[in-house]
Amino acid sequence: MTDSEPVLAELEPTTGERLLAGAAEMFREKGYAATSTRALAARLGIQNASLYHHIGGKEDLLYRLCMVTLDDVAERFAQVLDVQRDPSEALGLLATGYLDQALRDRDRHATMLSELRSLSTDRRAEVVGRRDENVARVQETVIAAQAAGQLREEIDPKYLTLALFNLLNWSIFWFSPDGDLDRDELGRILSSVYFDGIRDRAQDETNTPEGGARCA
Amino acid sequence: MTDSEPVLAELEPTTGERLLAGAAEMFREKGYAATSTRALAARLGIQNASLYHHIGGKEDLLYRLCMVTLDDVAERFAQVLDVQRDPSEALGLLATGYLDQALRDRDRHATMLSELRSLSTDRRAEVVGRRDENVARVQETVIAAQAAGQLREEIDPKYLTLALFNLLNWSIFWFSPDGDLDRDELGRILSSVYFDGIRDRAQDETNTPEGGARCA
DNA sequence: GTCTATACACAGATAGAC
DNA sequence: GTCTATCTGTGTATAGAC
Repeated sequence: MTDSEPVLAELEPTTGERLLAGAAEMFREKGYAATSTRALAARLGIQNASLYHHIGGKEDLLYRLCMVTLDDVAERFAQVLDVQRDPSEALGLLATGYLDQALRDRDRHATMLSELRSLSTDRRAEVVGRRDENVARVQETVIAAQAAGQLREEIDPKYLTLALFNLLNWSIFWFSPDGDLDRDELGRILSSVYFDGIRDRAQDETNTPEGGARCA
Repeated sequence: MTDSEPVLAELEPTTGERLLAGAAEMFREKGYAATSTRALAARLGIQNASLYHHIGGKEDLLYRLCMVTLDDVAERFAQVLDVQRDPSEALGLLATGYLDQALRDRDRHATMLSELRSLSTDRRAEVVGRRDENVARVQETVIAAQAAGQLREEIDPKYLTLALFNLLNWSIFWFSPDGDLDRDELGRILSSVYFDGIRDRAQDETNTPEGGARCA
């Protein structure tokens, strides 16, 4: 056993891991097609040819990136849904959990969302299938919350789900950790807009028996 | 005067116009970097070299595409804002107008939104500046609506505005005119979610004096 | 306004030494 | 696991005839 194979702790990322992280960063900045394998290799301090010891081809990087990213989301969703909860509470946790993870790993998530089209047909279908599984978990929760009388039923759950991903996904492209808003605050704002809308209902406070609690 | 220069009607698009439309379509499908000038020329039925009679370089296409798209939005916004209106009504019209236009011209809008990074620094700054002007029109309207007591004031207008563009922009990437939802229906759904949220408030109908009208 | 021919840079990928 | 050297295809763009 040598110290290049730590057993209990990964003290340093392997070249394979650094490669994937570097690819995510460059793919996000310049796009997949505009990122050359030479530039990617240079970023790791190795030669272009050395990359091919770790990957079969450039496309492998994009494919792996997409898959691990979607797996992470699936795992996060499972953690929320493994516990018996009120459906609308579960929906809120799915939303904030997804956003939290996506904003922590913006490079990978943005790449997954915008560079899918560069994958081969087969791999793209596989990735889209896995993404749709995650979306399905959310949609099932929306449906449960509608059945529980918690969400408006006159809108097709499919579109309530799409509206949520609209709200969350586009944030990944403009959010900056250096901005005046942190991940949690953005999650609270978007959840609040999603569930309650932006209309001011303050005037109802004086009219409803409970002091407007249901409308707030 | 020859019939190749119609005065009152453009019977056929010029090669320059076909070029811009073809570029938008291909940039959207494959991305700017992955679209070769040869493929673009082939799409118009001409040789690669012939393109350079119409443009100075490939990047010109992306730049022009972005600018005309943002100009169209600016014009649409101006039409809404030139009329004196209730601020929240104006906001609704800005939202549905923007979405309508973006979904009619998905190729150009999607390209503008996702391929900005491929522009040179100077041109990118110019495009971003023009985009920000459009966003500013919306944010001003949000602020006016807050001041009029129509929108929740505890959320920074900046984020109310971003939430709206989240909701609208991501739709451009998944909307299909062949789907079971048309542009207007999507506009109504997203506006409804944006203004009123997805929470069911039906139970208040039996409690509020006005029959729940304010909460519906 | 479109063509043929071509220049030249750079892409992804491989062979084989160390 | 990384290197040097290299193959081959394709990219954007230009020159100059028609």
